[in-house]
Amino acid sequence: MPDRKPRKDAARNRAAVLAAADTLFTRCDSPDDVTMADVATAAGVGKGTLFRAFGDRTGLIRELYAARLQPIEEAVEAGPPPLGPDTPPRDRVPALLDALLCFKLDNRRLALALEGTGSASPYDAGHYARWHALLRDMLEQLPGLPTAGFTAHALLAAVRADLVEHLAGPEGVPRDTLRAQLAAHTATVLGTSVQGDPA
Amino acid sequence: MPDRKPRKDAARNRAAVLAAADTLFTRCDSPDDVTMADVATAAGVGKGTLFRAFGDRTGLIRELYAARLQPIEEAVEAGPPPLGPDTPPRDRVPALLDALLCFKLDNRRLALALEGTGSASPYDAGHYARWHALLRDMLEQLPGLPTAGFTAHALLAAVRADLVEHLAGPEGVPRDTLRAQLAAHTATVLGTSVQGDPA
DNA sequence: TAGAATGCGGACCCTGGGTCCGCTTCGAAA
DNA sequence: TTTCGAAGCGGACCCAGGGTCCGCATTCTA
Repeated sequence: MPDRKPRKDAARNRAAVLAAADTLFTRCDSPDDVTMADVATAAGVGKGTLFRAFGDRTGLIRELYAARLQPIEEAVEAGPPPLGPDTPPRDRVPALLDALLCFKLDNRRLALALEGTGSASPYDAGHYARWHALLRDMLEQLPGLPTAGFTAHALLAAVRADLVEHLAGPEGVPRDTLRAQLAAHTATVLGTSVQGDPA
Repeated sequence: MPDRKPRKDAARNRAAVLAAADTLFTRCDSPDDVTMADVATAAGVGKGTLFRAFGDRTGLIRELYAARLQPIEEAVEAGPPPLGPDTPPRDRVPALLDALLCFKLDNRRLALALEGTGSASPYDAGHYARWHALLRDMLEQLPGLPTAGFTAHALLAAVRADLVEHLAGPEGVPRDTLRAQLAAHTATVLGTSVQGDPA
């Protein structure tokens, strides 16, 4: 067991930084006008502390993102239908995508910060691999879907933060419209669509 | 007619910069280890010249991208089938997506540079709007596809530069496999798929 | 309560995009 | 061909922001 328990002040500072950063990212217009110095100041902490705790900017953002994502991950892992594991893929796939869409809508700036953070591609983040694997496995259980792996990527691409931002922001598409459109698209891909219904 | 013809040296320098930048972006590992200073040096030109000619980094990249994209745009606008306008949507949609995929494969670094360039979202670039409008119009002519606008976004998202990079690079998916998978996915979305065929 | 280990913080460094301005080059008119 | 204003040049310079460093403070352990 390598790492020992952290000092009390370290834990407190870590929490303070997380809280401050969360607020700043929520309130800002664009994720990159919240600087590391801003976060440090808002948390009442020095830059050194901040970097010691999170390594670099990406590390901080990942941590925030992971914290926000946790409820969904739990719901998927062990929650009730339609997200939980006891759901047939035909229902669970759309539920998962809808959940991800809502997540991006509720955490626009943060998701944008993570996915657009300079050079680090969103595909390197651990959670992407997890969502993709889960989705692929579900798709494989569905009949008539070749290339489940690619399809999973394609579906996830449809809920990427900057696309969502583009639609929900400038284009002004309302939340429920967007959800309906995604649902329709998902249904089309899964072959479960009925006929022209959503907005 | 506002702008007059540029001076000869200006034109020459502009071309030199374009050429140098093109080479650098092609040769580099990651688009953001080619700096503006690098480009200037490689072109045998001062930074001032470079910024005068292109405004900023994004401007330069856009220009490069546009130049590379031109053949495809022409082929789509007035070329022979299956890309040209005299093609039924059922065939033209897959052709367009395939062309875009190949383009990203052939211009990985450049596309990456454009789509991931700091804060500017790829959805603000003019060509995105054009592709989207074209694709939407074609999809609308197809039966049984509600929400053509969203579907168009989703299909374009499936050929985004960083996804393509992720698949073609680290994952090592070969070019033709990727094309086949995209074709299969497109067919699924269009409702023209036959049954499990590609790799 | 002493000592060591851990953590703190903000001055500092460095990279890279973007600006500025005195000098050069161009090209149109004389 | 000479001339002269304008257009363009280039690299020194500026600045923001991410990341580091190290002397000092705090916390844990014996």
